[in-house]
Amino acid sequence: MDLTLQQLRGFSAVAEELHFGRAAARLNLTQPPLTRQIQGLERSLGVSLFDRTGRGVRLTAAGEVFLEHCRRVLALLEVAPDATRRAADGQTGTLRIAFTAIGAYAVLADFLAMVRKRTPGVSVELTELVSPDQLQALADLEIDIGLVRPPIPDGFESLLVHSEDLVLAVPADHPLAVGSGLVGAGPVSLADVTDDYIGYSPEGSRYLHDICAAMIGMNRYAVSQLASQVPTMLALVRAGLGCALIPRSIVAMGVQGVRYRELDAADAHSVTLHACWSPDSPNPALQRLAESLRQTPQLDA
Amino acid sequence: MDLTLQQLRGFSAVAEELHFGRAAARLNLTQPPLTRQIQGLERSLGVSLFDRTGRGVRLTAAGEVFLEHCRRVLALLEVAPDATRRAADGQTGTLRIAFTAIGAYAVLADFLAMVRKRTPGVSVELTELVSPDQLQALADLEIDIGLVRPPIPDGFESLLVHSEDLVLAVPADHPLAVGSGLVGAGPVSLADVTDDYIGYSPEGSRYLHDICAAMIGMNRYAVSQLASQVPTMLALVRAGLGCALIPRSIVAMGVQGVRYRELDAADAHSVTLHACWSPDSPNPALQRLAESLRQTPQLDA
DNA sequence: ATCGACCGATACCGAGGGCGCATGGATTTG
DNA sequence: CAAATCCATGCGCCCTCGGTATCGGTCGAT
Repeated sequence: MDLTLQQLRGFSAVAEELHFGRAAARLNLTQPPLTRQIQGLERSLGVSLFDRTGRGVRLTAAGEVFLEHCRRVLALLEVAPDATRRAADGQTGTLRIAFTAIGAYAVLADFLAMVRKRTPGVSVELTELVSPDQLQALADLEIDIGLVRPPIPDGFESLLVHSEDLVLAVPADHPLAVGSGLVGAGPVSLADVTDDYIGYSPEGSRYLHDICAAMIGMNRYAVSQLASQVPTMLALVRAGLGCALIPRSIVAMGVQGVRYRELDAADAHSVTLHACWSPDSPNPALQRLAESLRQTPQLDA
Repeated sequence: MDLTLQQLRGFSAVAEELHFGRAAARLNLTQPPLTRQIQGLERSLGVSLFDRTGRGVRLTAAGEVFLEHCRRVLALLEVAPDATRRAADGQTGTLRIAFTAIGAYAVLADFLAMVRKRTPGVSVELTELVSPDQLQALADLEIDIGLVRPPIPDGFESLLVHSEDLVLAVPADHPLAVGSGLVGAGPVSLADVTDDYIGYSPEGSRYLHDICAAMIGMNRYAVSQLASQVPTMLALVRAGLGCALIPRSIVAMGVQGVRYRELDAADAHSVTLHACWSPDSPNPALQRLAESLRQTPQLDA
């Protein structure tokens, strides 16, 4: 025979009232079943919990100890349902968010602030992954939200998080590296660029690869090197292996030995970053955030 | 409808096995009632704890949270019976021990060491009380053990803890204060003492009062002052109001301005200190100690 | 000392709940 | 497409638990 919650509640009531009748009334019960509960409890434990002194009862030392345990158990049981319901509502829990190295510089801080504001009480776990890996992880339910570049495959919901144009990165000793500041004087036309380009890898960064290829023309693109990580590309630019088209937010990295120029309006092209998630994720915290975003998709809301 | 321990155990088993059949087998149950337990639990909480994916089950986020609470509750419930039984056996608990100011100097440390050795795991609370108050507190169940001087009233068990003889305390400038050290050269006879005596109060220290009165003779005793606390008596001796008969262990207090002399074998008298307790105390820790003392009453055993 | 009030323990009975057995429905596998 | 696997459901039985009535003991008042 093992313990029952009814026994614990009954014992706790009797221990507090020191009176079977009043305790029974508090439990919406009559006295006899309560007596039997306590008797059964004492039989299970092999211990007397009360001294029956004819007139009222008194806790034994063992009863005092058991009462302590009782209170702890009942207190835990008191909060467990609410905690569970909050978890089911997404009011508590964890959001696993992945981001790209590029995205981290421009938008991660603002995005996390928005998440905290919309889902307070939810904690965040961060992972850095390239876009294709993020989509795979989303499908495998290993992450909840990815900060990815297009295209967004079917079956995912997404939100435009950031849009910026591309700028031309050139070595600091390049003829186009003129003007004050990191971004030099005035826009340049791509037609004026005679150097090789550092291209994006069509596997790791298909989106930027395709856009740049379209902007420059396949014949002149990627003749020098292919890289998928922006820091790598900047290192190649700095080494004089060519120039590159880089999202503007990367300028803030302040990499030594690299200067930038804006592009003509005719050549300018913007690239976007999207928060992406699976609409049928089992994570209630994600569901809650998604619902909030569906109602007010503004990032600063 | 509220939670049941069976539901918690059932949920915990299913959450660990992720399989109703195996979980049911582990619980010595068939699968249908287990399914109903989980259903009832989910209905009580208003929350889905498992995703039934046709092939096996998976915990929801709410299920993860509830499982944490479950484990804590079940772990508490696991240890509660043992802890309670240990308390009932007196292997844990508290002994409330009272002592007199006099007794504290000579024997309290050794006595507490003996208690710790015989009842490890039991904590001790200390109170200083004069002997009559100790006996009252014992009767009122406010303390468990008193370190008192005789007589021990009927209805109490006791153990001789300490025995020592009385020495004569005289002012430092007294004719009898000769010899090196706190206790001067050789024994003296009470017949050689012509001074007044500081006497013990017959209310606060009846035992010492009676013994001293018998030693000296009522006519010469207590003509100067009455005191019940030994430190007070030593202060009076130092002030030159008389001499006093003091338990030898008090010499170790090293009170300034007081010297001591041993008494003739004919006059010597020993006083005792006893640990005293009520044999029908409800404190199992005391019962355990008492049983241990009944078997081996030696203090150093 | 005796009666009455109070309190916990016990006996008995009836209703509800939980278990097992048998089976259904859904999904996956060969 | 058939078999296997797994969870859900319907049903009948038994056990358990709660309520009523009563007993036994202690304490307090007269």
